[in-house]
Amino acid sequence: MSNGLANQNGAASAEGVSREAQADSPPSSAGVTTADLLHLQHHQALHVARQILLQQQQQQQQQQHQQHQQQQQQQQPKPGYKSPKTKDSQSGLQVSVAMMTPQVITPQQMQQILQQQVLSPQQLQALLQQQQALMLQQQLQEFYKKQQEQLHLQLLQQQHAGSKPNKEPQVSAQQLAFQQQLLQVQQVQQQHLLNLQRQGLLSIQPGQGLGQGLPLHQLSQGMIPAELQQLWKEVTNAHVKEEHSNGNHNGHRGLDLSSPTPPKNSSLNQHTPTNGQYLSHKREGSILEEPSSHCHPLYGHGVCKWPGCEAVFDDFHSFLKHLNNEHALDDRSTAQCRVQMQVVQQLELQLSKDKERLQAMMTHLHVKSTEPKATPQPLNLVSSITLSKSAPEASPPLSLPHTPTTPTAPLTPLSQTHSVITANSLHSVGHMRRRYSDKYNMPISPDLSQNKEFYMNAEVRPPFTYASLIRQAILDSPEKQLTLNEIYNWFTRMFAYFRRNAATWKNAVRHNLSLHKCFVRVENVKGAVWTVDEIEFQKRRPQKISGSPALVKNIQTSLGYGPTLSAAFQASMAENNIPLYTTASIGSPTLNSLANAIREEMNGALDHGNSNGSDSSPGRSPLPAMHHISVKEEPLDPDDHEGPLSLVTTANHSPDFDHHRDYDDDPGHEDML
DNA sequence: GGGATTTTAAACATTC
DNA sequence: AGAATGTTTAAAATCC
Repeated sequence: MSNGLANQNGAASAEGVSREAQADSPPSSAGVTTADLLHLQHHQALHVARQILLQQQQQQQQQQHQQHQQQQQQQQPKPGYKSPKTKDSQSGLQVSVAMMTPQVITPQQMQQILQQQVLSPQQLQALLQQQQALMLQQQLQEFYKKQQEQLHLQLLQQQHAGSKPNKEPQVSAQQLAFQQQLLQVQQVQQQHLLNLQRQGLLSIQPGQGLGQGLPLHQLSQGMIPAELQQLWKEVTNAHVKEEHSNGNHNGHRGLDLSSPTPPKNSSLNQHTPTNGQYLSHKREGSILEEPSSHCHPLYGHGVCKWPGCEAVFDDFHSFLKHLNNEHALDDRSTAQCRVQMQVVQQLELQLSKDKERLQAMMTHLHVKSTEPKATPQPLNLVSSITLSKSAPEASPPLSLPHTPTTPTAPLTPLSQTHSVITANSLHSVGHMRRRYSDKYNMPISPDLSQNKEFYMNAEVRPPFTYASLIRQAILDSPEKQLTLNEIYNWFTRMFAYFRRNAATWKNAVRHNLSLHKCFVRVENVKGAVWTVDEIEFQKRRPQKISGSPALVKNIQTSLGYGPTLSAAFQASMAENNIPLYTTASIGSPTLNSLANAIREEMNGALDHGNSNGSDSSPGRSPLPAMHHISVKEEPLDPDDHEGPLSLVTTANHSPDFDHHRDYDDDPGHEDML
C-alpha cells in the first residue's frame, strides 16, 4: 500500500514530465539576462502602445502627441532593475511552450513529492529558482503574445469599424486593453523580481526585513519601471476623460480579453473587492509584501499601491481619503479591478504551472535515482550530509559549525545540514543502504519530529540505527519504558518503512535490545519493559567522538552560537511560515529542525556535564523525571513531536496520512494514540 | 584495507 | 502447542 504510494508518485507523472524538466536546459541563448528579456518585452509593450496611441492620434486630438514622445524617451532608460541572476535568464528565452495541463498540484501531492525526493535544500532552491524564473519568463512571453494578438485583433476591429459613427467606445476599450497589458508586464515583472527576492531571502539572513519588509517593498516598488507607471497614468487619465465624455459604460468591454471575467465587482464597494483581490494576489505571489503599518493592502510604506497610483501619504487617514476619492467606484476603478483580477488569474495559472513543473522535476529526479533499483525495495534514507549526533548528550554537532559568524547565509547551508527530509542529497539515494552510524549522528528526535510525516508516509529507511530508534521510542514514552510490543508499535507507527518485513526488523529490534547494554529489561507487574540506560548508551560513542578534536570544537561552537542562531531561526521561521507553502515546507521545517537540534545539543552538553545520565530525555520532556517505574500503559500521547511539526504541517494533510493513522491505531493499542 | 558497528538471518531458550 | 519474547551466534553490509 504505502509501497504503491511511493511508486505512484514516482512513476506516474515522471514519464510525462521528465522530458519537460529537461527542457529546462537552456539552449545557447545564454547571456541574455532577465533584465534583457524584460526590457525587450517592455519595448514591445511600448511599441504596441505607441501604435495604439498613434491610431488614436489620427482619430482624435493631438493631446496624445506629448504622450507619445514621452514614451519614446521613456523607453530609453531602464533603471531600477537588474537581473540578479544570469542563470535564470539564460533559459529564459527558451520558450518551449510546454503544453502542460494546468492541473493544480495539491499541497499534499507537493509534499509527497518533496518527501519522496531527496534533495538538498540548495538543490531545491536552485530548482525552484530556476524553474520559477523560467516559468515567469515563459509566462510573460506567452501572455504577452496573447495580449498582442488580442490587441491586434482589436486594432483590426477598430479599423473595420472605422466607418462607424461611434468610435469612442472602442478607443477606450483599446486603452483599457493597453492598460491591461502594461499592468501585466508590470505585474509580471514585479512578480518575477519578488520571486527572485524571495529566493534570495531564503538564503539570506532573515533577521532583517522581518516585521517591516521595508527594503523589500521599496525594491519591489522600484522595480516597476517608472515609465510604465507613467504610461499607465497617462493612459488611465486619457481613458477616464474619454469615458466621462462618453458616458459610455460599454467602453470597457474591451477588457474581456482572454478571460470572461465576471463583472460582479462593478457593484461592489471599492474596498472589499479590491482588497480581496489584492489579498489573494498576495497569497499567491508576492509573499514578501508585508502588510504595512496599517495593514491595508493598498497602502504600503506611505504609498498608495493602487495600480498605477503612487500617491504618497503621510498618514493612513489621508490615504484612506485618497482611496475614497481617487479610487472610488467608477468605471476606471472597476476596469482596473478587472485588470487586477486578470493579473491574479495569470499569476495563479503561473503558480500552478510552476508547481506542476516542480513536481515534474522532482519526480523526474526521483525516478532517476531509484530507477536502477528494480526491486520495489523501500527507499533508504541516506545522505552524505553531515549531521550532528544521534544522542543529545555529549555528541558534538558535526554540522552546525557552519560558520555561524554571519547570520546571513545560515539558512540554506544550515537547512541542508539538518536533514529535513525534503532536504537530502540526491546522489546517494538510490545507492546502497547507508545510515548515520549513531556516533556522529544528528540528534534523532529533532529529525524525527521534523520529518515525522515523511517517515510515516514514505517508505524510507530512517537513517538511524536500530539502537537509536529503540532508544528514541523508549524515551518518547511517558514512562520512559516500553514493552517490546510497544516498541514494535512505535516503529510501525512512526515509519512506513517498518510496516513491511516485520519479521526482519522485529528480529533486529529484539536482537538490539538484548545485544546492547544500554537497553535494560525491567521486570514488571505486567511483564517486562525495556528502558534505556543513558549512560551506557552514551558510552558507546565517546571513544570515536573524543577521537575527533573537530567534534569537540564543534560543541563549543554550537554552544556559542546556539542562541543566536535559534533566535535567527525563529525570526526567519516567522517569516517563512507566511510565504508560499513551498517555501514553508522547505524553509521552515529546516529551520525548525535546526533550532531543535541546537536546543538538543545544548541540552545534551548540559546533561553531559551533569552526568545525571539516566533520564536525560533529549529536548523533549522538560524534565519531570519519573520516580517509580510503575508500569502503566496510559494512552498518553507521546507524540511530543507534534509541537515543532504542527508549525509546518498544517497544510499537509494527506489522505495517506490518515490512512496510516488508521493503521497505527490498529496494532498499536498501547500507549500510542 | 581493516577494525568497529550495524544489520540480517537464524537457532535456540524462555515465557505467556 | 504455538506465539511472543529474549539470547546468542554468524555472516554480510557499512562506516570511518
